[in-house]
Amino acid sequence: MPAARTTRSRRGRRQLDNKQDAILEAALALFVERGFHGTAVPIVADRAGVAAGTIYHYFTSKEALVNVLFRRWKEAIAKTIYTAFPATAPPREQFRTIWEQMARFALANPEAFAFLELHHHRSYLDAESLALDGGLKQFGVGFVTAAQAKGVLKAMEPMLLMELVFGAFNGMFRAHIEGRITLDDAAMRAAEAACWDAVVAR
Amino acid sequence: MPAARTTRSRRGRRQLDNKQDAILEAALALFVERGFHGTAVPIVADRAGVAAGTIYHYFTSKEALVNVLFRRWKEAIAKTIYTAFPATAPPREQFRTIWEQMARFALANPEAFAFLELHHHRSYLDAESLALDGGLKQFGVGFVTAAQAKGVLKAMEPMLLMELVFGAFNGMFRAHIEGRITLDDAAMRAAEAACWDAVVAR
Amino acid sequence: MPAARTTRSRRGRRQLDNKQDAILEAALALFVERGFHGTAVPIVADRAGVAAGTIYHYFTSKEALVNVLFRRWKEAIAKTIYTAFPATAPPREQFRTIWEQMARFALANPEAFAFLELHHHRSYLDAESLALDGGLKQFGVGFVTAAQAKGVLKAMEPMLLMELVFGAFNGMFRAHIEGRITLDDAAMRAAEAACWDAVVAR
Amino acid sequence: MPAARTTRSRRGRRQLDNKQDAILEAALALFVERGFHGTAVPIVADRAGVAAGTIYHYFTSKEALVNVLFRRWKEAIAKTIYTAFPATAPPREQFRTIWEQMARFALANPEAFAFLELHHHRSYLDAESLALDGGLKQFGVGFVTAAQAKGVLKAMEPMLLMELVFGAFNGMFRAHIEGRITLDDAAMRAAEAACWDAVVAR
DNA sequence: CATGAATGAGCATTCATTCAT
DNA sequence: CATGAATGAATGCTCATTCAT
Repeated sequence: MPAARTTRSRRGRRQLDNKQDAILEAALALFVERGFHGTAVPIVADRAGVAAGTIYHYFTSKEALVNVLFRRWKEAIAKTIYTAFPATAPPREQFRTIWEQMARFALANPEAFAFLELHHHRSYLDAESLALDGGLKQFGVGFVTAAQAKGVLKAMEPMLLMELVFGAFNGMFRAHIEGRITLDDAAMRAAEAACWDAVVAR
Repeated sequence: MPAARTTRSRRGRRQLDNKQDAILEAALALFVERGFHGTAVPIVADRAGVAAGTIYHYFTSKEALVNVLFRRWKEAIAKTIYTAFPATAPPREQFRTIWEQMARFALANPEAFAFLELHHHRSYLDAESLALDGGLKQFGVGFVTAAQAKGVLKAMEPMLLMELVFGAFNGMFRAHIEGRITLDDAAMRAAEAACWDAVVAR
Repeated sequence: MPAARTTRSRRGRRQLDNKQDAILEAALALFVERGFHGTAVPIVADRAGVAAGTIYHYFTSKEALVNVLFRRWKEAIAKTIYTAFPATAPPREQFRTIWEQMARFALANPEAFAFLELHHHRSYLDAESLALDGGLKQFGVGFVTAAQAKGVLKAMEPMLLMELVFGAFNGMFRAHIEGRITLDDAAMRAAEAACWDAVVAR
Repeated sequence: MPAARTTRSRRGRRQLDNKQDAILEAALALFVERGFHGTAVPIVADRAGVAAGTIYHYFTSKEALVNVLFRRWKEAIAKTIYTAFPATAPPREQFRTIWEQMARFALANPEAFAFLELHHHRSYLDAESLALDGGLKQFGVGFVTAAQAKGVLKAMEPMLLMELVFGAFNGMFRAHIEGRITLDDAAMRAAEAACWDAVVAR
């Protein structure tokens, strides 16, 4: 997870990184609340406790800022999932692991998850950022395809199967942060089981 | 579905309504593409083929416009589902009907569906609009609760179960409009069946 | 000379054109005083008696504004000279006519002349504007070349001869607007005679 | 000519002076290219190879910098002309000498000459700098007046005569640096002769 | 001396909204 | 009704200048 990347080479350096992180944190919260276009740069600066001009020391533009933000967190969630993935375990356990890692990440970084998955980024993300997104989906498709080959999952278009599960997770999480449901362990396990039922071959 | 609501009282009236509809159509397309805050009123006017000032004859503000838009379409999808709901049929058929109606609506009005379900509206929708949203969710929860009472659906928090299915549908539809999958009849039926598996008690 | 180009098709139109002209006039005065980069758009708006945003109804950018300004006046001075040029008269009279027309123009529109000739435009004029400049110089070179062919003018590089005279005129005019000399008729005639002596073959 | 004024008291000193000179050189080039207001201090620092803050060790402000620059070069050209002036020679030779010194200076330091003579400084030069300018003009007027007293030059307003010649020189030089003419020895001599013809009594 | 991160006022420009026509 | 010119506050961004290191 992208925590404050403090370089300790000098005392001055630490402050620099803290400022960059403060900007990223403020931007994340505001973009989730009001969207990219609805968030003015001076307000980000205010919330970050820096001057407006300072943002342009760290990011060449508002667009560059949102792209850095997106990449940092997309890489973080990807790393979380890739690292924990039990490559040799049976599909049932692999599925559960992916679900649990996503849940862990989303609960630990609700704003980041909401920003990454619940927003429409098309109008300001650059090609590199959008490519990152595709990489994670490919991983999901890869898992589905392998499990289908073993006859464990339903024989459907793998991308569709993956999107159904991912969509269900997003729906659940959105309901959670909007206060319509409470995501305790039991609920999370039940939701995971339901989603497994959706994809498993019967 | 909100087609051109032409009033025929006078010749002039008809044009007025057409203009209002042109504005709503243009706004819908642009809000989906670039978001509410990312869309300038004069650009909406341009796309609608009217003068910027004309928009303020029909809507008191940009916010009023987006709220009217939201309500029109939210009411339309609600009506579609309520009307077609087979109140006395078994849950399996009720579920399938809801799914099919949503699919029919989403495929017929992809921009409207994307606008309603795939965007973050919190920062500009008023209380009345947000309440409408809740109404539809209540309907879904009502269906789930009734089917659970018959022992047909899993005994989970009904709101959670509903959000999982609705999230899966959204994920599927988003993948469709973003070109990652093709939603033909077979795919749609398979997706519906998978989601039923997710919710049915075993 | 670019006076207020009022269109009289409707009463409203006239005001529109006056506003554009007010902006151009204000910009001219300020660009002469403080240069292009030293002049803020809101100050132009202030001096023109319009809102800052209004400038962008008439000009797509500050650069577009300065280019329109340059072209209008460059065309005006060119027209003044071309129109009055006595094509069949002897070189001596042609020379005097050009000089007098420039003097008349410069005294009638001192700010415009100062803007056109006494400023460094390279960093903000576009290709079309720069081309206009070249056209007028070509005319001067044409005159010199023809007069040289008759043996009336010194047999020097025509462009150089032209630039000497034009530079002398500029020096004289700059001294005038900076208050170092007084340009009455006698002074103007004496200066013209001196410049003729500079170019005439002896 | 203001070459690097290195003080050799200590090793450190020399670097300091080099830095000041580097800043002045960079500023000169940039002011000529884009004007004073069009040139940002950090860009001057960049081109000089120093940090932005360093400029403020040597100059109290951007305005101070441009005034130092102006004075250095104005003094340099004045010294060039004063020193070489043959006080007891006939006016014809004096005139040629002034012309040749200016040409030598302008060709050796084209950016400096362009900066001094081809720019509008009114909005940022202080009184002292502007006074320097007047001094050189006084020298020119003095030469003209003396030569007129001998009956060698035309009996015109001396300042006007001087401005014509100086303007012609500027026009020639500007055409040279803008690539419209080539200033070889022959051209320079021809231009000088033409200007003498302009001022000499006939 | 020298740095360059930081500042915040100021800049060019946009945009929701108004209103005379 | 409809227009679109006009507004001016607000936006994204720049830049002269300062100051802790």
